[in-house]
Amino acid sequence: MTALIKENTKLFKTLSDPNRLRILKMLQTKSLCVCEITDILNLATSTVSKHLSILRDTGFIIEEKDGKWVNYMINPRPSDKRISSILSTLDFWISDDNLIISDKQKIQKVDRITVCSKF
Amino acid sequence: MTALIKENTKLFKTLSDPNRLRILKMLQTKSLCVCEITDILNLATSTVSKHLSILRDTGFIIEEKDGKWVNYMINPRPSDKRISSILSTLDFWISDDNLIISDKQKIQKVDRITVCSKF
DNA sequence: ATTTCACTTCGTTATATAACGAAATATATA
DNA sequence: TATATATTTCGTTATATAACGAAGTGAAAT
Repeated sequence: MTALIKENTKLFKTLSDPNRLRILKMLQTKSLCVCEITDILNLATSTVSKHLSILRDTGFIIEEKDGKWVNYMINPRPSDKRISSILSTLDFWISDDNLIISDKQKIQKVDRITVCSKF
Repeated sequence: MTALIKENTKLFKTLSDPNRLRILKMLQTKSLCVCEITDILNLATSTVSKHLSILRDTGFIIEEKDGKWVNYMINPRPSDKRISSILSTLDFWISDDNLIISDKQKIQKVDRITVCSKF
């Protein structure tokens, strides 16, 4: 199997996981750090970190260091036109269900200081 | 995890396999039976049959019985608008590589009687 | 300097998927 | 009716992926 055809599947593999779709939808509402996403998805930190690295490697999201936090956000200028296309029409590809709607509601309330630290 | 978010991933899971992408590309050139696809992909018949059932279940392709053969073809009227969208812009999503180009060349030459039967 | 905190990486385990050959099914031919 | 052919289904095995906790990394606070 040549390299290019696998490269073609990479985009779709990235979109094949429910939690990654949820993350994409969440980040379209608001930039978030790892612990905020972890809190909403209710997964281990390491699991979320892995999902984020996959989304980043494929080009869907970018990261920005902010002190001890790492903020993840939708990639504003993807080099792959397919990624741009998916991102600008995400609601077409991923229809909202109750879970995604409740994710959005949680994002409004989520507070980095409360969720992530013990101050 | 609710049912709908998994339904959302189903489309992408189907597109996540190199051999299924090759099959889709092939069927856009020409309707083919299982043994013709098997010959080109160089896989076991049962494996190809399984890939075809996944593509059919997701709505990308349809089948048509023709005596002892089963012809598979691109679904001309998918009920899911996302499937229609992918199918009508397949070259945008899946760029041709050498493997896909050579698949197309093989399709021109492939002959059901020669490939599939021992007459 | 040391500790704390947010995150990543590593190693392991459980589950999902792809592949195969054998058996079952369905259709056509002898 | 019996046999051959095309395909599907089943059972198994190998590989890929997702999840976890523990260990490691780097920045901020003490």
